[in-house]
Amino acid sequence: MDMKLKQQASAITELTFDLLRCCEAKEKMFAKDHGLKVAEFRCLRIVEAGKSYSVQELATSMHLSPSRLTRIIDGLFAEKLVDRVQSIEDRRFAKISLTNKGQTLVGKLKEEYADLHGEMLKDISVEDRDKIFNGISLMQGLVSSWLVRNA
Amino acid sequence: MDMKLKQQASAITELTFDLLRCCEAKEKMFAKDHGLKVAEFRCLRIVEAGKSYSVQELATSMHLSPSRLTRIIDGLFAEKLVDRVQSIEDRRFAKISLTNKGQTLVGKLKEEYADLHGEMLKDISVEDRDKIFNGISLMQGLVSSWLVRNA
DNA sequence: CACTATTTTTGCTTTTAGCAAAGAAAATGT
DNA sequence: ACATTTTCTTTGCTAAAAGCAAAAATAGTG
Repeated sequence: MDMKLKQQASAITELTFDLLRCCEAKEKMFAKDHGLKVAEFRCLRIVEAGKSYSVQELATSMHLSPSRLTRIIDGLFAEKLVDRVQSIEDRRFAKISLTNKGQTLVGKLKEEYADLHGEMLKDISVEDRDKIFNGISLMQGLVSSWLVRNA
Repeated sequence: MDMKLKQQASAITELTFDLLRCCEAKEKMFAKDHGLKVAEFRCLRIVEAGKSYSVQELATSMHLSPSRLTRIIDGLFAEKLVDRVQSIEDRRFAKISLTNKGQTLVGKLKEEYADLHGEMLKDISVEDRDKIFNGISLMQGLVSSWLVRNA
């Protein structure tokens, strides 16, 4: 009866793998179309307007090393999309936040990236969209907590 | 009424994005644990024992450039995991196939990668696993055909 | 047989990423 | 109070991932 699990796991492994490749291609296209490096797009996508973040926070949520983040931020800073100031409470910390220019861009980016997905989703039923949401949501939770346990 | 689509698209965009980051981390860990580069693992994962592939076929299904594939295959060839012979019918084509060593490794790889997912999935219900399968399957189809249209 | 098209490879460059050490600041122990 | 340790970020270096443009090799065509 454990057979069922094995079967389902195989099928999900395969599908997730394919989805991953497609989504990476999709991200790459989108970033390029907006004159951004993929890493920059990924980073911008997670910073919210008004909030500020430490390098570590960003590194953790992007699953990258702090040193990698320093470089990504260097790039965004050079394009005046983010500000980088030393925290006054604890001067070891950097406080990364969006500039006005950054906020405008991120707003547009999020909007258009959601539109792109809207385009993909527009021809299927509301129920199917919910199925996608539920399925991916479940999977995301599982992978995420698996990572926490095995890191 | 289009509001609903926009909302769902946003949610799915967000989730897919997070899932992607997690799955990339997962792949990286798995490849490293098996002494492979991520690109090598990804490539091995799609070649089936007994079949042979052109460079282009592999490049297309991995969403990479042919030149990139040449390099990945170089690596696998150096480790004697794949054979590379000129096609006799059309000598421009390469025929890439798994060696015995390659077949053994790929068998183990697929087994263990599915086990890893089995581990993640083992504590949820059969129904939830089906929800994951269905959701990801739908999404994969959408992204995949979107890519075909927009490339 | 010259020209064109296709498939793969090579050389070069860019992007992505991490590690280890250094630098800077805070916390802690004596 | 100050030496030691810890924490956060950056820097220097290296490796891996990936593409582009040109070359090489072969096939197809007028």
